[in-house]
Amino acid sequence: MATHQTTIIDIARALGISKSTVSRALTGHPNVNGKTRQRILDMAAQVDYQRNQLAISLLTNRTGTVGIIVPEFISYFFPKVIIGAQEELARSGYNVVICHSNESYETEVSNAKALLASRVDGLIVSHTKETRNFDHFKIFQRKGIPVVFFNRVCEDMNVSNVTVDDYNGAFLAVEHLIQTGRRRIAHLAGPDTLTNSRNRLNGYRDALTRYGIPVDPELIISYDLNLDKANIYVNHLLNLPNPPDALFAINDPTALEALSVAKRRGIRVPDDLALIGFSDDPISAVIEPGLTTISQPVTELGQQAAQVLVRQLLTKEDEFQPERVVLPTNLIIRGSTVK
Amino acid sequence: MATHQTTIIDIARALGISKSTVSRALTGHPNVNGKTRQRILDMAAQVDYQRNQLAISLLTNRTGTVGIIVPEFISYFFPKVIIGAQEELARSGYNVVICHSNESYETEVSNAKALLASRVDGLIVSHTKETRNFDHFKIFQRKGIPVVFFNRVCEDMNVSNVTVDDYNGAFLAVEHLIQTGRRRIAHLAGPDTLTNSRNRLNGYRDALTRYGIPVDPELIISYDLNLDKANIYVNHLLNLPNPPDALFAINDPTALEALSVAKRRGIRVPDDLALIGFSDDPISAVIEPGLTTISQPVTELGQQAAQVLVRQLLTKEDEFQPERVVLPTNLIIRGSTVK
DNA sequence: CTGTTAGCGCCTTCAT
DNA sequence: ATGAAGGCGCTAACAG
Repeated sequence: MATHQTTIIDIARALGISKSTVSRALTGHPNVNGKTRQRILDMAAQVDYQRNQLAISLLTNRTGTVGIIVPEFISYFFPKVIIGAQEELARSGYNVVICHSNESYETEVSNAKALLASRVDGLIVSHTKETRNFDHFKIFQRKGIPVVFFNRVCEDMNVSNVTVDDYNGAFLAVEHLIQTGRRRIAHLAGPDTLTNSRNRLNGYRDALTRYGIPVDPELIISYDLNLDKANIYVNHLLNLPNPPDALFAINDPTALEALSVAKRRGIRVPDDLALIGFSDDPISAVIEPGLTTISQPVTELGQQAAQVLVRQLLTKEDEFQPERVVLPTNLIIRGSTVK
Repeated sequence: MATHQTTIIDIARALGISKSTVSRALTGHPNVNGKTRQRILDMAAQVDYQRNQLAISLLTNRTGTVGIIVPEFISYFFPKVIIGAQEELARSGYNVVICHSNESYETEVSNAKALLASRVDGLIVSHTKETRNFDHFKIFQRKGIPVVFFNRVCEDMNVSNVTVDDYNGAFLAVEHLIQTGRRRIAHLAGPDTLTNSRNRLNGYRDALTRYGIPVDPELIISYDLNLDKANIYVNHLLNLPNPPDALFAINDPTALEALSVAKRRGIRVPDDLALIGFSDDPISAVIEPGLTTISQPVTELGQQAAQVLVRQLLTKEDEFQPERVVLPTNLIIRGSTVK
């Protein structure tokens, strides 16, 4: 169904002038006779002329497009980050191409290749939980295309990244549990491929240690974030001879799953089991009891990632200094930890 | 920070051969000597060669890219549609560029122009609630670029569209309310710029009429879907001298807002007021009481839109016949209508 | 103020 | 099996 689209040559021919003049009129170049310009603009409007961005990009070696790769966008988190980034990028005149890797390493690689082929000017990424090899992102670096990681970052690449303070968030969460009287605090952690999982785990450990509570490896379970399996691990914890009196989950969906298991087993929350999540999912505010959680400035995460990228886009390659932005996290107390 | 990217000319020069041969080797053309081909492929891998899609698209007048414009993507609905569409389009070798208009007519127009400039091969759209003028989409049609509307469609354009059966969904919802004993059934409707709002309103009216219940205009309120205002309308309805005993809301977020108002006012749901929504938002399943609602096959909506578009992409322009796909809706009964 | 020319990176005839 | 040449649509010198 491909058809010929009107070009500046068509307009030039129709008006009996050269395509240079048409180009100048259309781009607002001053050196064009007023009347000629008007004739050209009228004709362009009449035939629905739209500049061919492909040709311009090919010529200028700039697409004005930034790629964003996220592992998923069903949960409210990534869409909100994207919106923040997009607003900010639009302000600087950039378009956005969104790819979702669906938590698949292979898809992520193919996304990266496609963005490279379409010549994006920069890249914003949160990688999949399967990603251990970052070669597909290193190509961008080698070609001088700025890359900014957010949320899940790559520590052995010399690139900018924007995160929230996962360590402190986890620390606050566990501290809160301790201060409300819990002593056997379990942690249902994420995979150790993810920086944020590791940081949250460290925050959990340090909070316990800080308050003189021994870290019991039996109470720490790492899992792959496949929600179907969360209930297995929760049940396992609750079946221990000496079960936990509190659970800090890697994220809200996991905590909500735990809440549902507890309800099914007739375990009272927060009396018998206190629950705390991470991310402040919209559901956490409406469920009964409300889920205590750690909130993070989601939209700002996207904005900051975009700002860091734009700054880098304006920097000469030899002056590049990677930036590390860390945004604060907050404890939101609800009914799953206190009455 | 723009740098030179490796081209086939660089490879050709390095190997002392012509760029034609390099091009042939890279595209898998048979007429290339086996050894030469291998040398070329090795060199390409070594220098991270990535084909320049811009140049190819310019040459072939095909980008292999489809644009999707949605009014928002915070709610679970549009992301899920996009995922469905993307999977299906990927299967046919198309990439996707996602734009969100943020329910703003102006942004939508500018999105459409940008997609036109970047020469997408096709367009999938759900328009904003402000959109009354569809000229920016008609340009695509005139240029022979297929457009498929979904969810919110444009009735006076001769294009394909994919929707769910809003009319029947609304009918089922109201019928359910009637069959559970309600007689004063209010409808908090959406703006009449949206086809789905209008269809749901018609389903509501017809169900009442069908069961011999007079349609009371006092019980029908159209609003702009700005959730902050929903509670005003709900309160207004509940303050009527003869208040409703049931409310059918245009969508789940609106119904959930109504539920929260009812709770605040001490009105018992479902005893004093039955509530029913539309769309089966994830929150509706977890809230207390659960929200009765109309579910729709969201991912399939995206898949179908993509399939219709791909078919059209393969059709000659003079053989084009617009398709109208309507997917079924289902009543999901929860605690907000029955004990 | 306007036209001519070159070239961005690639594929595709047309020769050889 | 390979090379040379043309052109996709556009902008940017360079002439006039």
